[in-house]
Amino acid sequence: MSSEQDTFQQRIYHIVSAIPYGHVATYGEIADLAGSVRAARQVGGVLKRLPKGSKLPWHRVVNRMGRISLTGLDLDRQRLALEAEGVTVSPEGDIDLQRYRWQR
DNA sequence: AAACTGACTGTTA
DNA sequence: GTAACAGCCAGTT
Repeated sequence: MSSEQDTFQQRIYHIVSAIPYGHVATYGEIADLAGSVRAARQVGGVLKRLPKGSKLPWHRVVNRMGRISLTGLDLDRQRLALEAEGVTVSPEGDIDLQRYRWQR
């Protein structure tokens, strides 16, 4: 039998890694898929503490308004990562959810 | 073990 | 459309 534990964090890793290239998902949506519809904040918490060098596409996660929740340099990094895969992002971090959202 | 934190969200004004 | 508030809950101290 498997030794893996079914932690919230691991489910988040799994779900975020499944967001397709060039698309985005919201914190709430990921929390929902992870089985905790009210834990959107925790999704951010998990992503914030990602191990250095993680390959997880954390930049594909935005808030429900279709806006990057990070600020300053972090916002710039996320915007650049998204634009690099073809997602248009305004200077303030706004993204067209209708167009790029995963799981419409 | 208890308190604190916050990459969120829905409601209300 | 924006702003303030409160509830939320896994992770960290």
